[in-house]
Order: sequence, then structure tokens, then C-alpha cells
Amino acid sequence: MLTDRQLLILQVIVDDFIRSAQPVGSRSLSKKEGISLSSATIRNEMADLEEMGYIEKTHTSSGRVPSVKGYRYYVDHMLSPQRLTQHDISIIKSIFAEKIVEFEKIIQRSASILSDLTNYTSIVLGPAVSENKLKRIQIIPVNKETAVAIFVTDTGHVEHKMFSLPASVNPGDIEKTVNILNERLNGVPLEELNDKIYKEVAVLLKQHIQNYDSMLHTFAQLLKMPITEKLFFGGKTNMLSQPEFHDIDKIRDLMMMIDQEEWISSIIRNNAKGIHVRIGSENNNKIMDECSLITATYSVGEEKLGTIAILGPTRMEYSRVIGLLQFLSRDLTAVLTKLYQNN
Amino acid sequence: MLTDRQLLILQVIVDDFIRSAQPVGSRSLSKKEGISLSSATIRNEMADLEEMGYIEKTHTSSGRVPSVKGYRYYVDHMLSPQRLTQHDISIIKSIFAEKIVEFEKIIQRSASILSDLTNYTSIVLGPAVSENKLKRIQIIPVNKETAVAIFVTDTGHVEHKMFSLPASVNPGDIEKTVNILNERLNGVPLEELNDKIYKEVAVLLKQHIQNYDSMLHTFAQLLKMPITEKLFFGGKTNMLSQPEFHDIDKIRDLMMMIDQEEWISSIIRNNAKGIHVRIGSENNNKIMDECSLITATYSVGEEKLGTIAILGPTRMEYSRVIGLLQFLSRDLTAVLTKLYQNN
DNA sequence: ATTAGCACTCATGTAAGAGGAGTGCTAACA
DNA sequence: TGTTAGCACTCCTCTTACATGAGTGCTAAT
Repeated sequence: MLTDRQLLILQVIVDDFIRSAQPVGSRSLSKKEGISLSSATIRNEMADLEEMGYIEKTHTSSGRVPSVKGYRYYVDHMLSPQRLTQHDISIIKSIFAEKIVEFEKIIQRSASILSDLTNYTSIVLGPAVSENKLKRIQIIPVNKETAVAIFVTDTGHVEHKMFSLPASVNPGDIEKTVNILNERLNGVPLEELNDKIYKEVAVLLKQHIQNYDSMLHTFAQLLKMPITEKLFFGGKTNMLSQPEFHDIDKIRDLMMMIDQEEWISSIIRNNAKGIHVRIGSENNNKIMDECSLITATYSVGEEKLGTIAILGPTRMEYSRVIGLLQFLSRDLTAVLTKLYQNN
Repeated sequence: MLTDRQLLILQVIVDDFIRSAQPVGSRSLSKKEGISLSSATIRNEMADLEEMGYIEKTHTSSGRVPSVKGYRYYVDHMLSPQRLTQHDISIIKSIFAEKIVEFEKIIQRSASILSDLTNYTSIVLGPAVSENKLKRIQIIPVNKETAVAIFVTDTGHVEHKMFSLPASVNPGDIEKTVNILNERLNGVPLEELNDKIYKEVAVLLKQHIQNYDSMLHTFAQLLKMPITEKLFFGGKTNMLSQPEFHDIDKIRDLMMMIDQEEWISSIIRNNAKGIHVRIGSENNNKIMDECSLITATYSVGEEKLGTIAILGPTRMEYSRVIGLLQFLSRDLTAVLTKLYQNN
């Protein structure tokens, strides 16, 4: 266990390093107010903290830097979310200023504002559309061979897709089919559409439609489209200003990973409810060894709907970022709940 | 005027510098095959070329580097578009492999493939939707207060927007209005919709609709939405691999400018038909002083529809990039023409 | 238990010098 | 008159050496 004094020293080291990005030495610590110990005493304590793995040296005679374990302890036991300033709050509130709620825009603005407020990179995952309920299907022929299918959900989300019309189909049949689909599939969550069309709609189609086979096939194909929520990023270039990324190769790897979206996506989509912090090597990704990722979810009711996240250096302002994420996730939850309950 | 020998030397300097990124010295030039001159002679010629402004030194005793004027001459008079390899061609063709033409996807894939083939950053501007003709308007109520308006064009493009329903409107009136709009506005280019609604539709609405005023206002508002084509980027991180951008500050400025989209957008949207090359300071933008931008348009018939572009260092493989852009812009034109004439 | 003192380590910055690639100029040559 | 060899000079780059300073660990005194 750590003594009170060790806790104090660890805390000051982390705080100081987060601020300055410079390894913290015993002498500079001893001169801090709130600490009335000689540098020698601090050196002894630091040696102990190092032995326990909370801090590290960058070379034999350098000051100390928090280790992953150190940051972890700091985040788990010493940190309280920063209270936001009035200024921060008003900026976040401005996200929701416009009256008509176009959700994608809110998400996008959230990402951009979050990165502005933190100077890190922000990532926002839109609300799970696949759980939205179908409101209306519309088929609009574009020319003889192709048509556009449009799906509108109860939250006002619109998906659309072009497709080839089955050969020799007659317009009346399409209309009939669409009517049947709307009647039967109204209120069904998007992810269950494909199921339902076989179980409930197929029979009806068979009764009313000539070109039953190709029609069913076409629509089943349409409904099979995977609905993956888009990721929105903000401040991708902010990382370039961090002193730990002076090395262009590191930056390149990192930026390529971000642009790839693959790794980020897998993390962001599969995280559990609440706020989570992944520090450095905890990310299980070489490229992320010097980065931390903080994720927060937003929900409606009990159900997690989407995620907002901040990616920054391990030397990140955890307190501030967690404070901001907490606040924004609550606001998003509130807005969404209102939107979803309005139906 | 430049003598043949000066032309030769200029060409070799540009080619060599594009390949190696190293200033070219007289001695290494004299050893090139195809050149049987002593280094002293070449030094004399180089001095002349420098005096005329085609090449520069980085310091008093360095080799020569092409100036903007030098690149300009090279591009205008010495360059023929590279013939593509079979491999290049098949990769470009793969963009159009999928049968059903979802245009946004084609654009996106074009950007990504273009950046892969060149290792530079690619920028693609989608076809001008504002000239597409309206095929169908659809209004779908989401809840009591809001509805989604959906616009489908003759090319299968879909725009949608949420809006507040006017207070105390009755459903029948909305339906009637939509019918009138569809009847009257079918085939009208999107950019002219706002005009037409006042000139032709307003009168009809007045006759048939109770809530004439608020209805007209609502729809006019909807149709006023600015339809700006999206920009798609590919290989934003490729710049990080260019040796001229070893400096992190330069890279940051450049990346921020790209992410901003403002400057790029203004250039890309306003360029004339055909292929254009902007070299270094010709871009009138400090940040772009060491970059070149090559743009190409694609069209249907005589009309320019969109733009594809490559952003790279001034030391860019002009010949290859122009070859690729030419080829791709022709292919895009072909596909689009087919798509647009199918109606 | 705390601290003063000291020897030691290592990153950083500066200065000096060697090496090398390149230039401009001059004079000789064809 | 155009071409080339030769040479002095410039300036970048790399290495080495050295001084400085921040920081450490350890020991002994308080």
C-alpha cells in the first residue's frame, strides 16, 4: 500500500508532468507549495514509488515520469472530474442551440466542439440506427432499370440505396409490394426487417403479386444492407501539436491508424456503458502505447445508444476530459431521450 | 529563348530532382548517359538557367533545384502524360466494377484509389447535384411536430432534411401540397426550385390549401437549402511520407488547411474545364508554397460536372499524375454520361 | 525519520575541425 | 568561339570534445 506521503508525491508528479511534459525532479518537487520535504526525502520516496512501478525514469539521471500503472492509479483513486467553467458549459450547450434536431449534425458538432475544448482528437459514434423502428419505406424509380429505396425511421433517420429493378416487373406490382411492406413492417426495428420479411411478408406477397420470386429476392437483398453507424472525428490534427509526437514516424503511424478507422471502430462500438479510460499499453496496440483513449456512452433509458471518445497522449488532462465527457454524454442522453419519446 | 542543350539540362534536373529529392550537381549530371558534356560546361549552362530563373540553389555551393518557373516550363513544354501500365488501368477500372451505380461510392473509391496509385493526397468533388432534375418530393411525418422531406433526383441522388411542421396543419393539406409540388416541379433542376415555387406553385396552393401562408413558407424554406457537393479525400496522411515535410510545423499547417476544406473547396469548385496545374506559389497561399495541385474535370456532354485533384509536393511526378487524372476523368465522364442519358 | 553533502550519470548545447559535394572563375585547348 | 581542366572557395554535414546543469543514489550527520 501507498503511504499518504507517497500518494501526495505521485499526484504531484502526475499533475506536473501532465502540465509540463517534462520529467519531474526531486528538487523542483520539494519547492512546490504544499510540500515541505527536502529533495533527499523525496528522492527516497521516489525510489520506492519507482520500485513499485508507479513512476519511471527516462534515463539514469533523469526526473520521473508516471508509468501506465501510475496513471492508472491516478485515474482510479485520485481524480475527480473537473468542474466545468461557465464558458465550457455555454459552448457545449451551443451544440443543441438550433431548434430542429437533425441528429447527424448534432453528432458532428459534438465531435468538433469536443476537440476544440480539449485540443485532443475526438471521436463520436452516432446512435444505433439498427434499433430504430421503421416508419416508412418508399420506392422511387429513377429510370427503366434502377430505382431508389428509401427507409425512414421513427427518429427521422433516412437510409437510401439504389438497386436494379427486376426485369419485366410492372409498376403496379411495385406499388402493391411497397404498400404491403409499409403495412406489415411499420414499427419493426431495422435489424429485424430481414427476419420479418421472410416470416410475415413473403406469404402476403405470394398472394398478391405476379412476379413473387424476383420481387421478394430484390427486397430481401435491399433489407440486408448492413447499417453501421458512422464515426465522426474532430481535431485529427491536434495530435500534431503534442510534444510527444515530435517524431514524424510516430505521427504517421497514428494518423494512418485513425484514418483507417478499423481499430478505433472496434473499440468504440464494443464498449460497455459508462466512462472508460484506456491508458497507453492497456490499448493492446503498439501504435497506441503513448496514447490514452477515454470513452463515454450516451443512452436513452437504460439502453446504450452511442459513444463519444477522446484520444490524446497518455499525458492527458484526464480530469478535464472526463468532466467534459460526463457533461456532454448527459446532455446527449437528455436530447435523445426527448427525441425518442416523442413518437 | 532556351537552347536545345539548356532544355535538355533543365529536363534532366527536373526529372532527377523529382526522383531523388536531392539538389542536382553538375558533376552527377555530366555522368548521366545521354549527356556528353563536362561538368564545367554544365556549370556554365546552369548559371545561365539560374539567371533566367528556371533553377535555384539552396545555398551558395549547393546543387540546383527547379524553381516554380522551371517546373512551369517543364509542365507546359516538356511533359507528355505518362502512359499507364496495364496494372494501373485495371486498378482504375475496378472502381466501376460493381454493377449498380451508387454514385457517391464511385466518387469515394476514386479518391481512395487515386491516392493509393500516386502516394499523394487526392481530392474528389462529386457531380453538381444542383443541376440534377427533381424526380420526386416526399414528406414523411416523424411525429406530431416534425417531418422529413426527401428529394430524389433523376440521377438517383437523395437529399433529405428534417423540418418543423407548421402548427395546426392537417394531414390532407400536406398530401395535397406534395402532390401539387410533384406535379409542377418534376424535371425542374434543383437550383431553380426556389424560383419556381413562387412563380408557379404559389398560385395553385392558394386555390387548394387552407393553410396557404404557413405551408408556402415552410416549403420555400425547405427548398432554400444550399446543396453543396461533398468533397472526398484520399490519402491525407501520404504527405507525411514526403521528405520535404520533415518539419512538423509545415505538416501541421498543411493538414489543418486540408481539414478546414475552405481553401481547397474554393479552388476545386471554381476551376475551368480540363486539366490544370498549379505549382507552388502559383497557388497564392503561403502554406501551399511547396505544394502543387493538379485538377481535372469530368463532364457529361459539354458540361463540366465535377472535379478530381491531386495534391502533392512541388516535386511531384507530374507526368504520372496527369496521365492518371486524364484517364480517370475520361472514365468518370463515360460512366456519368451513361447514367445521365439513361433517363 | 529526515536531510545535507557529494560523487556520479546523462541529456543538451556549443565549438572546432575534417570531409565532401558543389560552385565560380580563369586559363588553356581545339 | 565553344569546351574543358584546374583550383580556390563556400557551405552543409558529421564527428569529436568539452562544459553545463538537472537529476540521481548513497552515506553520514542530525
